[in-house]
Amino acid sequence: MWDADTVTTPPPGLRERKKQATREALRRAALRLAVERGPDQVRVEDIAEAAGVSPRTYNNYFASREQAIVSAVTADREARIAAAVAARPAGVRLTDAVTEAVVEQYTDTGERAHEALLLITTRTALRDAFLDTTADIEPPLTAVIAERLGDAGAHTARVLAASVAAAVRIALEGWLRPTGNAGTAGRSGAGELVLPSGSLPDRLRAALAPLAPAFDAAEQRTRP
Amino acid sequence: MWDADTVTTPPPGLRERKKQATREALRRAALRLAVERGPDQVRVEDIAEAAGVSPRTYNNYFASREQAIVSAVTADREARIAAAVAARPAGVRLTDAVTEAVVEQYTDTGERAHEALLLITTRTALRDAFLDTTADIEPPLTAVIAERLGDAGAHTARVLAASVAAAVRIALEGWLRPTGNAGTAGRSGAGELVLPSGSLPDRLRAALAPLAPAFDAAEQRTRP
DNA sequence: ACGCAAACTTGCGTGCACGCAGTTTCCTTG
DNA sequence: CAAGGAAACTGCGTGCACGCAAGTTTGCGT
Repeated sequence: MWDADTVTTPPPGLRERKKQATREALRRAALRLAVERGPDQVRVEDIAEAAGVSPRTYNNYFASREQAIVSAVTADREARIAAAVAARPAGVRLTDAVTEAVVEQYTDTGERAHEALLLITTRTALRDAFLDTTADIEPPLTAVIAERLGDAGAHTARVLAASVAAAVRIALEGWLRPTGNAGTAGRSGAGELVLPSGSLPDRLRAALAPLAPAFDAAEQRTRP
Repeated sequence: MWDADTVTTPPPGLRERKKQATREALRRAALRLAVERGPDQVRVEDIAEAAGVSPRTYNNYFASREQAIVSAVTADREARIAAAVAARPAGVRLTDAVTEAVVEQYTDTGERAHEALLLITTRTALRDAFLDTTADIEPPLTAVIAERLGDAGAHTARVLAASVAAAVRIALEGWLRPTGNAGTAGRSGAGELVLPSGSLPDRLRAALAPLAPAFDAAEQRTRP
């Protein structure tokens, strides 16, 4: 039996590789077509054809048309965030490890991805699909946080990971929406311009900051 | 001008009342038909017909077939939770106010609703729709929390509310899934039986507990 | 009291998600 | 190495979400 050191390294297997190749082909086809013709002029049938599979197969891989386009940008961000957290030395505060890992993985999105982001912002359906990908970081984050907290804090880890995902989503929402803040606060009355239009890293840090006390408390409970 | 005491009391307006009546009719029709024939034997067309509107109108009110059925159970839970929080005296810890309000509103679901919950648990599509309703509590919660924290903690309130929603969702997920815990922890190794099968209130409190330090810190920052 | 503008409803058409069953491809066990 | 079995791809059919462009109702201003 192979070494079970890392989580995601079973024997590659020819079958699985073809599967990932197909997935990647769909990603690329979806993004390329969306850029070429505009997002609304791309049907699932077109993407499938460009990737060389049947339309039916397409949504064995993606649940919606938008997911394929967006996944070309998000790729395997979840795994990278989890790895980035695990890579931090065990001495640093868990809060800082998570925050820095998130900021790091959301800012270096690459030059090409930034081009695609402009495309995404133009269509609300794509924006929503993009925002939904923040939920994907939850399981890997749960795993690495649980590792630091020990088995006693298993479901604490789950809650913290979900909270991080929620905070990231909020940061992204605000970032993607320079104008038009609809129905958020109840009756805050006067000022609504809490953050004029900060950069993405700033927004991420600001959104994660309120969770720091919860992380600290959870972390200290494991080392009295 | 009318009294602007509570958040949701603009002038009723005859137009709005008919709208709510239609919504309620759809809710009831959806639930009744789902109970009578089983959830899978109910088409949108049937619900619309039973409520006396066209199928097209149906999804001006509900985005999916499942939402109509589920909303008969969830009703206006969001508003009730927010009201329950606001009703607590200003002296108690914000954490406790929120936790108790959530527990209160999720446990007294009523006798009839419990019958419907059994129906919901039988179909994963309905379960998912039910879990998605937890996101609805986020905006009202943001409002009441922001009210306590003052305008300085506006986006802190947003993050906390989202975290609460996430925690509630986790609690409900675990509660609705007595068996079969799929792909949550990374490699926690031995014990996975963190909570054998606690009651819903217990699960809610357990899920919200890790957030308490964050609430306390935010609250204290407003009163030095 | 009357008409106007906005909002709600409706029919129609298109594209899509997904279950089902048959076929092909790959991995594993004897 | 061969056969069994599982997983993935595919065609087909059904129901649904949603944009668009009328038609209809409600409520308000003059």
